[in-house]
Amino acid sequence: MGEDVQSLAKRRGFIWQSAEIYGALAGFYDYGAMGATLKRRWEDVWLDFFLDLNDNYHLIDSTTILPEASLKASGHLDSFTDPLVECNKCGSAFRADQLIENETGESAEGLSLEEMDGKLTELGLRCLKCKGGFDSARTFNMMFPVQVGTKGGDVAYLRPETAQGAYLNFKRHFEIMRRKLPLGLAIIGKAYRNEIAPRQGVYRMRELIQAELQIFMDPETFGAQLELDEMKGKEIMVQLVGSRGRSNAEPVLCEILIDAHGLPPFFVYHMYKIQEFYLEEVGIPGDKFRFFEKSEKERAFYNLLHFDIEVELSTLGGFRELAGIHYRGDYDLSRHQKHSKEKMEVSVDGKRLVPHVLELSFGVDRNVWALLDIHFSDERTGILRLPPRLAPYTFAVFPLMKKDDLVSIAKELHYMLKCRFSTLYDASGSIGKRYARMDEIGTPFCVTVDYDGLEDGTVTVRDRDSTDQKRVKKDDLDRIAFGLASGTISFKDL
RNA sequence: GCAGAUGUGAUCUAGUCUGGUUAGGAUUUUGGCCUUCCAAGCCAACUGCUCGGGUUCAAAUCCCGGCAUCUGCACCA
Repeated sequence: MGEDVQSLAKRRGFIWQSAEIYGALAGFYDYGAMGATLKRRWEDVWLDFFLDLNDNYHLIDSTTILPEASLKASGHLDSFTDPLVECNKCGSAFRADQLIENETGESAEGLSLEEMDGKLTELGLRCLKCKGGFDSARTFNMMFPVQVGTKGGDVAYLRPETAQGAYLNFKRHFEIMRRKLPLGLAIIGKAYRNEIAPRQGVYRMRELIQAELQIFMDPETFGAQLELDEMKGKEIMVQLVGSRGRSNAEPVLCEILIDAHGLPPFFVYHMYKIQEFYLEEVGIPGDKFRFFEKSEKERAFYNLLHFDIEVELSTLGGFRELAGIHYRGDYDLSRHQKHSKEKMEVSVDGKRLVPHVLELSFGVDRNVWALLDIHFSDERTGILRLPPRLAPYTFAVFPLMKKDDLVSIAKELHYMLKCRFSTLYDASGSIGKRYARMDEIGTPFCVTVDYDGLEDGTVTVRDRDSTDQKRVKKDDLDRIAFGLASGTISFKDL
């Protein structure tokens, strides 16, 4: 058929540009019926998996609008802003501080806009493209400002990341959860970034959904609190900074990452868990998954360790970042302690410390897109080979033909399955067309009532991935459906 | 944001250069007929020239502008 993922995503109700009928705005997307459900299921799997890592990891929620002071403390007010200069001839935009740094070799951070203008003139810098002159520098902050109250006197911004919600709520939750470390606070929600040039579909959006788990812990004792034995002898796909260019990502034993590369055991343990999440829960093939280490230059200064989690996506032309694991030290809580004057230092087992943060950060929209990209195939019609737990519909029920006796049994089975699973009933078109429709939205199993079944009380169950069918007793369907949906029974063993 | 290319029913596209009947096709969707398991066939129906302005007797077609998409550059704490 040759249809691509994007048109399937639109045609079958997954995702497309927001406000299409008015010509749309770049960087904003809406989810349709299938997409919203798929996203919800991904989030459910994510929550189940990561909150299960520790009894003291919890889901919270926080506001999308934050007061300026909190973003001053987090560093976003100053660092999420770029000083831009534009060429007055060709209009090319450049980072003013980078132009100066490249010329002088000295940091231009902290210079005021006027000082930068002065420096640019002093150094005689011209447009890199056309040698034109520069307009005066102006700041471009990637945060969306929000006017709060009738007079707009309170300056606020849409949050650029969900993480701050966890940091701002740390102290109270530490009390609520009876002063224990580690404490994990997970947030799934919207974040906003005024990207200069959003591109590549949902990969860079101005309004995006993040799923983040902020783990507050004592780096000295955290490792001992984890089931580190689990990762013994296990390998992780990693691309280390040192081997870039020389080789591609390769499987490395967890022990080697710890002993030879000096990564903290708690960090490697969470890498191992993230890999398990992707390979086993979400169904990403092992050869399309890797951790990509960020060098000191590439990562933000407060990140002591930073690996991107990348998946190879054909729609985006290679390995792309879907998530990140960051060891942020005590940067976040220390900053909020300093700016808010609230004490973030805690006392656990007689030891006083400002907890460190291990951040697991996921871009939900990217991950949902990755599901479509990875699981899409056009070998017969379009097929989405989504794992049963993620598929918008788990089952579909069809009468082989639109005849009263078949229809009534099919409807009866549909109502039965619908009570426990997301199930679709369809009697329109040929049976092949109905199977094809289900392939396109990733429904893993179709139940068909036929004439043979009328006589001996059976129905057929059709497997999306193989198109094979098995005949089962109608009375067993409820039990079998549960097994198939939960993965405790495989289709082959029916 | 800059430069270039592109924008036709739900989806994919012909037509645009060289302005001129009811904008053509394929797929999808809906209804009907037929049909005992993988987008079968037949009949019927719905939906379209990205938006705004201009030129012209006449614009999907030419010109200007907006918006969006793609590619390159820049950007991506």
